[in-house]
Amino acid sequence: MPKLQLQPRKAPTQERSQAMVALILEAAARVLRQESLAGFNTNRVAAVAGISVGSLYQYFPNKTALVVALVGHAHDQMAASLEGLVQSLQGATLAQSLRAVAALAVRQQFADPMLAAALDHEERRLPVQRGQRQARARVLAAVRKLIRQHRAELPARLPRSIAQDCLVITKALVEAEAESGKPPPRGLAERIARVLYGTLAAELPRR
Amino acid sequence: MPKLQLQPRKAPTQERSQAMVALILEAAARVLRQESLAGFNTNRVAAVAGISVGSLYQYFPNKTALVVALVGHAHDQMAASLEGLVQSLQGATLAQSLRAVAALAVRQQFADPMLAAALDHEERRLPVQRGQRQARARVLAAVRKLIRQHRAELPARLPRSIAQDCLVITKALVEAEAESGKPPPRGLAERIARVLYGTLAAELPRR
Amino acid sequence: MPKLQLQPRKAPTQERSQAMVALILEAAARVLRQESLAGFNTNRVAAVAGISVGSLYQYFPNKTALVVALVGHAHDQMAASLEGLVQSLQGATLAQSLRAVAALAVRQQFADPMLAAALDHEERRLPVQRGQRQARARVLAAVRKLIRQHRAELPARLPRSIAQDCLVITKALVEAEAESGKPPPRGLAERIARVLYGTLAAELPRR
Amino acid sequence: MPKLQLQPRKAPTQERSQAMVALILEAAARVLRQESLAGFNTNRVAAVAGISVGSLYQYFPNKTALVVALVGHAHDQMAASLEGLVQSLQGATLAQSLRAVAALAVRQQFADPMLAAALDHEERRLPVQRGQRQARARVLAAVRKLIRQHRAELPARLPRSIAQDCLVITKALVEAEAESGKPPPRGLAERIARVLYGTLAAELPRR
DNA sequence: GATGAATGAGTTTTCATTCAT
DNA sequence: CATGAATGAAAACTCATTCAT
Repeated sequence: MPKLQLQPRKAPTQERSQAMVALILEAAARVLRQESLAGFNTNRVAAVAGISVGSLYQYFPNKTALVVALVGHAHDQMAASLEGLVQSLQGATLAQSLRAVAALAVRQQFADPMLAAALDHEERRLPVQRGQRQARARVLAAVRKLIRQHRAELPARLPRSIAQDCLVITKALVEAEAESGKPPPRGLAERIARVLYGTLAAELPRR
Repeated sequence: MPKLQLQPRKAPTQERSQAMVALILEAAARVLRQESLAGFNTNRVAAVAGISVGSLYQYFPNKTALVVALVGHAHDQMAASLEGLVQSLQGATLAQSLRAVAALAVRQQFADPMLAAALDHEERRLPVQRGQRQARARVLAAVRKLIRQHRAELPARLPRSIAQDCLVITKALVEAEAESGKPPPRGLAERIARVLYGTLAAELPRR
Repeated sequence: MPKLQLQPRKAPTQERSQAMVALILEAAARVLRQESLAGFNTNRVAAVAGISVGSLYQYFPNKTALVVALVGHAHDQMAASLEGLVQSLQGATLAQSLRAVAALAVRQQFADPMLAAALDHEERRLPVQRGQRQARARVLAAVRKLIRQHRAELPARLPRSIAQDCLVITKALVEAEAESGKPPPRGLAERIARVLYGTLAAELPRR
Repeated sequence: MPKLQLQPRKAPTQERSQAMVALILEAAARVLRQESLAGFNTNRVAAVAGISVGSLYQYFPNKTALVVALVGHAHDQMAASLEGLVQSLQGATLAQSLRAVAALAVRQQFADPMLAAALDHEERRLPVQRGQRQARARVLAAVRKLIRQHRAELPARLPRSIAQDCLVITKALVEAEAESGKPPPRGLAERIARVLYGTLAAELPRR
């Protein structure tokens, strides 16, 4: 029983549509942020957006599609930020780069902790979408680029999954801290950078 | 309107009660394992347990309490396994110990991927419970013990949160792999051990 | 996308259940009778039955199942009446028998025209159910029995579908008249009996 | 709250209007034919017609009016075909005529079974419309004409409703067969002709 | 204590109809 | 006149929780 249609119903080519989609996503984010997943239902989102449910369904064929769009949006943003950052880190040392990346991750998550957590949560239950995969690929590529820039200092043989692992680790550490609801502790980015450095540079003894 | 009451309604002092609670938790686990979160509702759990919903509510004041207990149970088990393992790793090298711990984590999660994923999912939404905290503390203590056993080979100054971070990282890496639904890839435990080693041993350069 | 479950959820073995099922069917019939198909929705039926929707769904897994039960009920009644009638027509002439059968059909339909029409209407859209088929078979058998009792007066070769056709014709003629909303015109049964007689006895010339 | 307005909003006097109405009816028929009653909604019809819903409502005040027009159209066609046929059957025998009429009915219904079934379905729910009555009258007149042409071979006293009954019977027999979804069985028209002959020629014994 | 029938608010989704552009 | 975005009432169905027996 697959929910086939997960793409937004109307390609937001026209101005109106774009604005509407943005409005709905904004409202959805607000609901997720303020009321957490419990109160996240299409009627509520529509109400918060100040439109009717019917209108929401004009743009998203079902609830899942809305969540997919929301997650996709977050991914896109993350990809863009990271690509920009890696670009600007051309001459930097590995340690500096990792600090910068960790700081970015912390900043993103803590900018809107509830929303980030909720999205992260939803992400799991979702069938992986094409758009999502694309954003994910961009993020991975950026990380790989960063690693390549410093391969001289790193072990010759790294696991294939190293970029992926770095992402997973970063996300997990940030989220673990964000869950508490408190602002990020001083030194969090540094701590993460340290782990990433270890993850990249370490050589596990045979015995 | 907060859900105050999350503890089991009756301290399972009497035999009957204990058996009943165990029965229900077992059924809940089975439902989560076989039918995923979608079909996880109190009526279903009661049916699978072969008791009436009313009885279920005799032992758990609400659905959340049931989930809390379930998660607590899983944590307890994890704590017990880990404590046993660390105990048995007295003379081992750090690398060997980390490999063993990583292997344990992989084993646990992949032994029952659906259940583990579902529990992990639920865990986030939960207000941290006293019972949980206790199991968590035991796990943390075990990790700290392990670290202490090898402090000679490790940097003098480790972050306060190092044990916690190790746990978070291990969990995240295992889960990321478990999500795919496929059996654990060869070398997963080794990969995790490597990251843990790096996390413990690395020294991030100032610049 | 089939609606698999069309049987009542609980076999009405227990008293309570039986009473409840009867109550719901009664209410459904009343709604169909008084408000026609337009207002026939599960909430309304439940309200008319004086129970909650939830209870309705405890006994019928979905709306279609309810309709199926309703139709089945009507069929069963028809089958029973017809069997009784045919039994009692052992010594009668063919003409008398046809008059009696036609009168029965008229009586049944006009006893509750709205309901009968609504049911008939619904019947078409339904996947043929086992129970239904059984009732239908009983009705057909009764008609065949009647025909057999008079085969001496009838053409040697009748179409295979003759019993079926007689039913279809009778139903159509009664319904056409019932649609008007007026009481059955004098002579309706006689008219139908005449058609049935023709249908059975006629021999269409080659040219 | 009765739906008073069922006539098309604009008498299709102007060319444009006529074309538009035709276009919409065509689209409605296509939807009914290809997607069955489930997908038959005004938005869909408008889309298939390549116009906007608003325009549809310019020509039909509500959905029911559209259906009425559709049914009327089908009736008109039937009336025309039948009139033509009866005209061409001037010298034929009664048996031949009935065979021809039955064959026409079978052909019409099976030419487009989905559409015919859907229309028939809708027809019942409709308050009888003036336009409809007119087409119906034409059909009845044609049948009466046919009967009159052969009154010599028929009983002197036929029921007033004989023409009407013939129509009802024919329709019912064809539909019963069409419901199965299979192509018309060999001999269906012959079977129907036989029934019609019986209906016309039979004399039901007093006793 | 156990039972499980009953409850009903809440959720997703559709679609006839309107009306500003 | 045409457009089609917007509306929102309504309908099917679920499930946590209660309470009479």
